[in-house]
Amino acid sequence: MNSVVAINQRARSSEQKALRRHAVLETAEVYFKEVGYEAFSMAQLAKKSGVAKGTLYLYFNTREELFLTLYEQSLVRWSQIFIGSLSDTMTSKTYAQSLYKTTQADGVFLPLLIRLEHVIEHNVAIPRLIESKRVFINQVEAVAAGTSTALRLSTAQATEVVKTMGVLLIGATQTDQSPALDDEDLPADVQYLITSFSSEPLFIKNAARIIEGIRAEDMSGV
Amino acid sequence: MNSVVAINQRARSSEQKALRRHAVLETAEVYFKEVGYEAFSMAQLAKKSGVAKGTLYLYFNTREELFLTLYEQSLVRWSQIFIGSLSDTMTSKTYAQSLYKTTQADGVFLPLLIRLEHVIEHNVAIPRLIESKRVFINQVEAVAAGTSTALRLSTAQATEVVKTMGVLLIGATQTDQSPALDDEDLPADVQYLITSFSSEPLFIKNAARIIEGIRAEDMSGV
DNA sequence: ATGTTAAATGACCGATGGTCAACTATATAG
DNA sequence: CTATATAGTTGACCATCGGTCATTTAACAT
Repeated sequence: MNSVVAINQRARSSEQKALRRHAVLETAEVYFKEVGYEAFSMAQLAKKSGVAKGTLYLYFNTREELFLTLYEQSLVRWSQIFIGSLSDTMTSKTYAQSLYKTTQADGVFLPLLIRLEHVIEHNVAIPRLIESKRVFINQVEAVAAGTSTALRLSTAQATEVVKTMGVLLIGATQTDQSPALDDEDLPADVQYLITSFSSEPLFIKNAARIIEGIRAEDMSGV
Repeated sequence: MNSVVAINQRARSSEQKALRRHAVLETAEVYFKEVGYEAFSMAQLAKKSGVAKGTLYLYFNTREELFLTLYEQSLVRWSQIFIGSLSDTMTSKTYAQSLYKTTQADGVFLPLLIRLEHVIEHNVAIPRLIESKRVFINQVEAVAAGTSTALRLSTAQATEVVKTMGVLLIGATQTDQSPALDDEDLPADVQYLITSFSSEPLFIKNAARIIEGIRAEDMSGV
């Protein structure tokens, strides 16, 4: 009788099942970091997890629900780190820099975020989707609260900042082409194009513009 | 001897081949509008085009190269329409509205744009990719020229506006969840979340903020 | 020991993008 | 007009994918 819940060959108690589910998710996260979204196969994950493919589907209804779960975890993880990074004497720029840096630091958050709509759209049960949206709402509220303090904005303004930062981050990340083309020798004009779409300056400059825009706006007019 | 190039059972001349390629692309575009990206299958396209699947691969190396070609076409088509819609007395807001409306009007441009990096990343030959980037550069320049006149900005400023609009458009489109969830009855909180991420106001408000930010910036500092 | 329950399995399914030896429509040569 | 050469076209075929489900069997209760 261990007080620690051990994982038997068969997980019977809900504790053991949660443990096994968690183990699969950990394996999946490592595997995802290795190969990315497109090359991620359920058969391979099963092999790496030491279970049969069918077993994966006892714990996740579809491949997409598994990704959605990974995304949720990374969202919560990130928002805690980001909120922790905020101080009450930040400029738009330092705020944007911290936001950018913390999202980049997580190996799965951004790749899943930019694929989120495609992932969810086609293969997640509605109740699971609703649950996920609620997690999202909570995280947005938490981040908005921190933002309100850090940037000295009203709650409504801070909420708008957070949502808009999300949109901008997705756009900037999506457009950033550097990782895909790595060390290929490209002609100078194309190389310049890619550089000019580098996500870091793109995000930070425009984040600052938007935050200043929101700050300057007369709140009575919105 | 027709002066018009007819399509035989076999396309021998390069003219005939171009014609057949074009016919396949037209079919593909209609088909894409019907079923979207994920459900688009090469076997179905072959059937609808009246050729064998293998024939498709004589004209396009991969599914992704076909999509890339469709994207290029839609980009050129859109930029012409958008430039035509510009006048020399526009505000940031009317500019953003026209940009939004013209991109939405095209049935394939945005869906392909937001998937572009994923599409290109994994399955397009490098030379084809370079070619595509050059088309992109040209279109950006053309739109920037029109933007410079319409918004009375320097060329550098106009170019920055255009690139940034692209990023914002991708982010806003990606985040817009209304099409996916249609008429499902969702709880009020989730429904509100989705509404608050509606791409049209999100894009237009932030586009204006960014344009005004760029306009206000001291150009010597950049 | 025995019976009961349900977790785990992996052969199997339909569908996908992509390939290629075989076929044959077409242009050219004799 | 026929024979030959060329090359565009074909569809059976392949590996792999996400997902299913009848069967097996580990783990518990009695």
